[in-house]
Amino acid sequence: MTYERIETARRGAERPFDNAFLRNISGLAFLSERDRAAIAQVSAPMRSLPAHADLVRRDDVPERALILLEGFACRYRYLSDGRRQILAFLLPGDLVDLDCALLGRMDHAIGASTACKIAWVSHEAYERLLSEHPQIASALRLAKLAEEAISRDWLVGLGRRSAAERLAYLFSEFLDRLQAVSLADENSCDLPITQVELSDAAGLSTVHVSRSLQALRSAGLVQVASRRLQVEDLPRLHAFCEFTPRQKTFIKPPAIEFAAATLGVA
Amino acid sequence: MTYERIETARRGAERPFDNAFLRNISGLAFLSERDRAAIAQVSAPMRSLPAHADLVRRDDVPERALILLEGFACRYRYLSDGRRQILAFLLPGDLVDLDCALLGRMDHAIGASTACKIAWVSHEAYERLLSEHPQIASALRLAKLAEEAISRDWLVGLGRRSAAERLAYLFSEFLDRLQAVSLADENSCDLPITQVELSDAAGLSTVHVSRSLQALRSAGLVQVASRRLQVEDLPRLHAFCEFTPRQKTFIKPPAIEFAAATLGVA
DNA sequence: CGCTTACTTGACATTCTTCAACCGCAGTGG
DNA sequence: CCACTGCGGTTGAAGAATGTCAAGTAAGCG
Repeated sequence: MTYERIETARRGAERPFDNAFLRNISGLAFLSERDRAAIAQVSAPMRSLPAHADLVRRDDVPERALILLEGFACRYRYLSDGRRQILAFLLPGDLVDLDCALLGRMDHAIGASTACKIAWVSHEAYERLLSEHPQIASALRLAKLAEEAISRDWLVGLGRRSAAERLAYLFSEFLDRLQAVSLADENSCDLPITQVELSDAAGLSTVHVSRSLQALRSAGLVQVASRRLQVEDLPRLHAFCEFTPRQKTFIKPPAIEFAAATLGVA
Repeated sequence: MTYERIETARRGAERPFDNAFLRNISGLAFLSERDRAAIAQVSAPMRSLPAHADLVRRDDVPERALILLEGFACRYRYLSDGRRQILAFLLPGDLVDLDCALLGRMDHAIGASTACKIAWVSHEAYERLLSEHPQIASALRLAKLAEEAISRDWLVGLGRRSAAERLAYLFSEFLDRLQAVSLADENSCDLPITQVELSDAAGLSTVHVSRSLQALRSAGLVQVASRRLQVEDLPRLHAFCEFTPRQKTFIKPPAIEFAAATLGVA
């Protein structure tokens, strides 16, 4: 039995319920049927939000977490003169705990870059999820650590990378993260965000983003058009911006035998 | 009885043991005598390190945490062509948990900017500290959140602030954090790091750091000389870079009566 | 069809970097 | 005691990277 087979079984067609959050968590821990049911339950009350809506505002004292099921969102902050910096992108499958609030109020906002579908998770439901599902708790801890690692990557990029490198890195990150939730194929994915948002993420002006994109394009690295990212040469793209796919750096979940046993597909 | 009085009692002379880590934690939770003893114990095996030594190397799989008791250190990362970005400064009293390693290996290094004194904390001792001392655990969680908030501030700075603003922000941060561990007075503190390090933190060249410092100086905001930072006009410095003192944004520890009861000074 | 929004382009200004020389000081060895 | 050296910092000049302003194009949408 191949690893492929397990993947299929794990994510698979035999199980009716499926969403990006489940796929995300599945990649970080082996889930029991009970875990999967809990995830289904917690992501059931789905809510739609239009683009540009704020999911969480700055200075809020939020008392519930949220799961992003569809669409792109971002953490961002404004300076008083209107300069904006995007701190992180949230992609389908990401969970936003609101621990920040333990310090007081939100020091940044979370906004919908595109139309989104989200599920609110009350504090109690969240605590229950963690305490009754250790595998999920462990997966969420890993996800949190990954988020922090990405944030460190951004720091390096904003401080030390050129405009083109920053964009290349951002694209590599998108592709890598979307692949993890089965929303991208080997070389392309949706990229439903504007150049304004790219520039606020990369700390650049929109004009310079436009020109840098053309540079990447004419270097044969990527095509960005009509809300879609097409990578022309992934190895060269990664080499250009020194990107290391995160999915491959994870400690692989336990042994395959364990997986097979848990899934009953051995 | 005033708050002043409690501060004195809390940090006070009547208690012999004292170090930056204790002072840091004390500001984040009310500690029992037992908590303080545990902190004394864990920070006792002090080790000295020369400047430029690496406390943790990239790609390490560290299995112990460390407490920085004296000196400045920083998290940093190199790109392959030698460009370096400092991700965060570690100041006396800071604890470095090494959760990052849960993801695999360290994605950045931690280096001593100056000569340092540190205490290593084994994984078991760390777990014991957390599980047997809920107040300490809570304080460390707050400290962690504060570290993340600072990292977000840096992201905004690197992406959207000018060179002078970044340096001003960095100085504001140093002063604020050192005040929290009683290592700074109202307007000045030690600043034992070189312009090379300032530039690697701010994402600038050393030459530009030198010039920007002169700009800050001639604007009457700060004096930086002989390893010391002297703020000439704190309100204007904060306004210039939109800095909000973190110490004042914390949720104040519980009620004063509780403090008094715990300390037995009522 | 006419708007609006996203993006592009050109010209020019600003910020920041690079290179190279130089200064001052502290340590070091003769 | 003094020359030598190395490190941290400063300065000037030139150039690269990025920002700003303003006008223009293209596509989606009511």
